[in-house]
Amino acid sequence: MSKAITSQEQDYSKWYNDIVVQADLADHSAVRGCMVIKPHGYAIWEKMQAALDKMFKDTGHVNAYFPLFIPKSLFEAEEKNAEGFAKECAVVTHYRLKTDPANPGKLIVDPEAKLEEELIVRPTSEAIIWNTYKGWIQSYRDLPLLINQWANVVRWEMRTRLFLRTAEFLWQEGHTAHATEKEALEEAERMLDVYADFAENWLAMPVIKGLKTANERFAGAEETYCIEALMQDGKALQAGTSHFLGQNFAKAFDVKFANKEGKLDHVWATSWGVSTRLMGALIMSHSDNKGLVIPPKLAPTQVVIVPIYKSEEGLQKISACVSELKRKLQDKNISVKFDDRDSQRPGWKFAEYELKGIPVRIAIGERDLAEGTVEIARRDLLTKEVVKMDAVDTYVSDLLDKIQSNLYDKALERKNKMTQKVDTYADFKKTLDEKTGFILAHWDGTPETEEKIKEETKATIRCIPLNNEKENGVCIYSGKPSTQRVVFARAY
RNA sequence: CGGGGUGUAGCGUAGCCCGGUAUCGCGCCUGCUUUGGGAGCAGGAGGUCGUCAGUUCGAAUCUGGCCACCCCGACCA
Repeated sequence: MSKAITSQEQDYSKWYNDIVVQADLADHSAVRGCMVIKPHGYAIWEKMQAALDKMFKDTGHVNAYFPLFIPKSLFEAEEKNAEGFAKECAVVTHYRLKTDPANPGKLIVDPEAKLEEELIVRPTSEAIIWNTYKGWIQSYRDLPLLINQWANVVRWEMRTRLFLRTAEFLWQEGHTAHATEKEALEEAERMLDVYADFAENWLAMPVIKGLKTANERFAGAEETYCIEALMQDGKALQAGTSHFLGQNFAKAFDVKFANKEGKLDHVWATSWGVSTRLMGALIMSHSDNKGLVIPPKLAPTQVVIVPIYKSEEGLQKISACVSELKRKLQDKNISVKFDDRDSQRPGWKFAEYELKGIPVRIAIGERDLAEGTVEIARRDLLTKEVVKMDAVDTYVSDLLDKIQSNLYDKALERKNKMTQKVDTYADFKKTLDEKTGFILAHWDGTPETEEKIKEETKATIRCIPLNNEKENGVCIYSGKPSTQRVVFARAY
C-alpha cells in the first residue's frame, strides 16, 4: 500500500519522517527549517503542555510572557551565553519595506528604516528576562522568583529535522531567582525531577538523569542537568535540561537583593526547558511500522469507535447503542470519538487510526448488537478481544492504564537491553558499531579525552548520572584512573 | 559552510544518457455494486516538467546561473 511506512531496519530517518508526515503531525513550511504543526500533532503538544503546566504550578511556579526581540546590547551582556548562541541568531535590522521603484509590485527593504540597534530574535530568553528581573528584585522578600514562560524561540541551525531540530520551535523556559546557592541548586534538581517524572509517567519513556560535562554544558551555566532517553534505533536524545546558572546572569544584569542583614548580594539563578522535541522523542520511542503509538495519557483521542453496518437502519441502531456507550466512557474521563462517516470503509478507518496512534479502537457491528458485545483492539500490541457491552467502560479504563504501563515497560526493557558496560576502547568501538545504545564506561574527566572520543567514534558523553555508583577503574581512552562510569552514546 | 543527491498533477514516480509536446500508481470527482482489516467496475477532472537564461526549427530531456529540499560532516534542545 502506498501508505505503508518504510521499514525501520532499512532507514530509520525515513521511517521517522514518514510517521510525522503520514500520521498528520507536521509538515515542512515554506520558511527554511521551520515546521507547520498540524492539528493532530498540536493536540498532542497541548496535552503535554497541560500536564507540564500543572506540574510547574504544583511546584510553586507561575506563568508570564517576555518579548520575542532582544536588543543586541542586552543579548551580549552575559558573554558566554551570547557567544554560545551567536552563530545561530536571526537578527532584525530594519522595520519597514517599501515598493521597489525599479520593479513595480515588488517590495524592498527601506534603507531609511534601519534600526539603530539590531534586535535578536530570542534563541532563549535569559537576557531579556534577567534585564526585567533587575527591576523586580530588591529584597530577600522578593525571592524566590519562580516564573515560567511558554513561547517560541528561533535557532538558525545548519541542519534541521521535523520536531528534533527546527529553526523555530515551541517550548517552555523556566527562569528562577533565589537568595542562596543551595536553594538554586535544589530548584534545578527539583525541575529535573519534574521532567523525569513527566517523561516516565506521561511519555512512557525511561530516562537517565545526569549532569552534563563542561563541553556539553549550556552557555552561561555553572552546571547543566539533563534527562537522556534512548530511541528505538539506539541513538540517544536529550529530552530536557535544567541549568544551575550560579550568579552569572545576576552579575551580568546587576540583579542584587538586600538580605536579612541588610547586605547586598547577587541572586542565584536557574533556567530549565523542554520543547516540541519531546514530540520527536514520543515518535521514536513507541512508534512501529504501522505508524504512531501515543501513550493513553497524551492521546487527544483515547478511544475511537468504528461502526460496521450494511444499511442506513443498521447504522442508526448502532449509533443509538454507541451514544450510550460514549457517555459511559466519558463519565470515566475517557476521550472518545465516534467515526460514523459513511465516506470511508471500516478497514480504511482501522488503518488510519493505527497510523495516528489512537490507543484503543472499538468496533461495533450488527453481529455485536445481537450478542451484546463489542470488539476492542489495542494499538500497542495490535491485538483484539471481544468484550461484553455492559463491561466495556471498566474494561477500557483498565486497558488504557495497561497500555500506558506496557509502553513504559517495553521502552525500559529496550533501554536496559541496549545499555552495556564496556572496559576497553576496542570494545567500546565494537559495541558502538554493533549494538549502539548507552555505553557505561570509565572516563578520566578531561575535556580533551571526551573530544578525542567524539572525533574518533561520534559518541559523546550524554551525562554523568546523578547518584552514580562509585567504582574504581581506568579511562577507556587514556588509561588514567577514574572513580565512576559515565554514559556514552551516539546522539541526535 | 564543505561533500553527495533530488526537484515532473495533492502524494509517490517513469521518461532525461540518445531533443519531437509527459508514463504509471495512490488520492480526487460522478455512477452502480460494496462495507467485520486500507473495496470492485465504468467514466472523468487535474501538469507554465523548481526557476531564470542560453543552444535549437523544436527543450522535461543539452549547457550555465539561481532557488528549494533530502542525506553525510561541522553546530544543536
